[in-house]
Amino acid sequence: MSFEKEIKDHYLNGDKKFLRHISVDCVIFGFHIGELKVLLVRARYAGKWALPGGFILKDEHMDLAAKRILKNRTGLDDIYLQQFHVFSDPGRSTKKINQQFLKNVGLKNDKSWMFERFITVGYSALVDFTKVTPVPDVISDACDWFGINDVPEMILDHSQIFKEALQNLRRQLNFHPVGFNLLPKKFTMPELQKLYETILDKKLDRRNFQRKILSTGIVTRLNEIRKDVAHKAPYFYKFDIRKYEKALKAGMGFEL
Amino acid sequence: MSFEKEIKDHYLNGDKKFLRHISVDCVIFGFHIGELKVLLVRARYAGKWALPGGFILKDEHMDLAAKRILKNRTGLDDIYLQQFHVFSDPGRSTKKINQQFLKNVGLKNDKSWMFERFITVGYSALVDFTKVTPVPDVISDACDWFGINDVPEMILDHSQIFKEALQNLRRQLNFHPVGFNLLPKKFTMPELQKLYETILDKKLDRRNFQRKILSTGIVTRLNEIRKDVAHKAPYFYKFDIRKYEKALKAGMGFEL
DNA sequence: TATTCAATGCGTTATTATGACACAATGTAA
DNA sequence: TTACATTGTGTCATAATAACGCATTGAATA
Repeated sequence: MSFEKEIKDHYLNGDKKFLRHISVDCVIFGFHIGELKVLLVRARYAGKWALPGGFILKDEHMDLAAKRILKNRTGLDDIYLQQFHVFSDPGRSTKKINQQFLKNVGLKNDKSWMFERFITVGYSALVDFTKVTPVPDVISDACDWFGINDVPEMILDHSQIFKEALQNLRRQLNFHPVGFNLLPKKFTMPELQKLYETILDKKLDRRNFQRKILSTGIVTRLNEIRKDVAHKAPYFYKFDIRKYEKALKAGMGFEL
Repeated sequence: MSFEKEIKDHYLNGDKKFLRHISVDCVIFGFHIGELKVLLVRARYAGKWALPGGFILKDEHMDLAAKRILKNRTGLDDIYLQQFHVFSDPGRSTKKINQQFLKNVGLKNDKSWMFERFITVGYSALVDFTKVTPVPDVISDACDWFGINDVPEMILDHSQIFKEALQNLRRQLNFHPVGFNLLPKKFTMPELQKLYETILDKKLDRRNFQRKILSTGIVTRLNEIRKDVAHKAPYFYKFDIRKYEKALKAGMGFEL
């Protein structure tokens, strides 16, 4: 099917495949060279950037829909992914944004299911930046990373969704070691610290940080040091998922 | 409109008023005589208990829908209310459960929007038990409190929704003083402790508890003691919402 | 080749938070 | 009057945290 046909079909008949009124939007975080980034797509119809999103198949679990979208954008399969908030402002509709675009594609009908109000579920994903190959979706002409302090204007309420995802990530970091999902399998202590500092947006004491992380027991030091670095070479560590799960059960965070 | 007509109309034409495929279910917590309780309704069509729920008007914010449902069930207006999770199992449908009921009401059409798959957003509410007058909704013949260790069998996945709400409440209790929403304006320290013990399901040390609560500064002692009690009379306290919000901003819970 | 220097590994100390427990005060009931 | 359950207040040992020192490493520089 040609691009135009595909689009047209989506607008006219998409509601036979997908649930109406409900969408999923993903805030995909990555970490690269000391910077926290988010993956965005540029929506053709708006010429603006947006969170990668999609719809839920009529017989599909929402979590799977999110997973599918992520797989398509990043190529990654086994991803840390969770819903964090539902956005349901009655004004959520791309009708106005869409119309010029549809004319361009040769579609005049403005009674598409796509123009109706949408409630969207925000999903937050943490991925290993180095393993991602950004791929735009059908209605986008670009897919790229942006530093979290450098996100462009976005369609609809996507800026707010992103903001909430970031807040959510910060909250979680204190109690769940979610940060590890953002790093490669092997990482150094300074890298891990930089990640924490970036997410929390504050400086941490190097020595206290190391002590705290090690005391949780969720990282194991490898008999290997980073070679290609100037100055003293740091050790590699790996995330010990079994100890992590044990710690989770015992209840990380403090108890009254 | 008669009851039968009202029901029939809801099944046949409800989708003109409400969004399809999306519902809201509320887990309403109350606290009474040292016991944590949840408010349930008994669905006529199933003869089983269920969480109070409802649908979202075509032009209504989801939070308002939840608020509306709560107002209708409890009579309360200003309520601590928040979404906690979306449940989207593709099998979520009351079709089978509904059918006998509809025959009874004289409705044969089984192509109702009500039979389609529903994604539901779970809302958690904390209310002052003493101020609630439970009111059943149209399709329910009862509305009552149940101890959280004593909930009956429920329709669909409502047991799971309830379970997640309880877990969520426990998690939150450590970092946000949500518990205060479950108590009357004036309360004693032993009452507050009992509430915490009930929610967390464990004993706490009386003296350490008091110290910790007071150290947060979110409660103020009143110059008043409980009179109608045997043995030593405890002081009354009140929740200081301004100090609470200040504490929240400063970030309750621990920082890395 | 020796020196500099940024970054890392490892450690110390003061302060604060927490958990476990003691004892006096209150007011009803025996 | 006494016993008793319950509350208010305090102490102490221990653990967790924050702040900081110093030696080590190894490429870059003199």
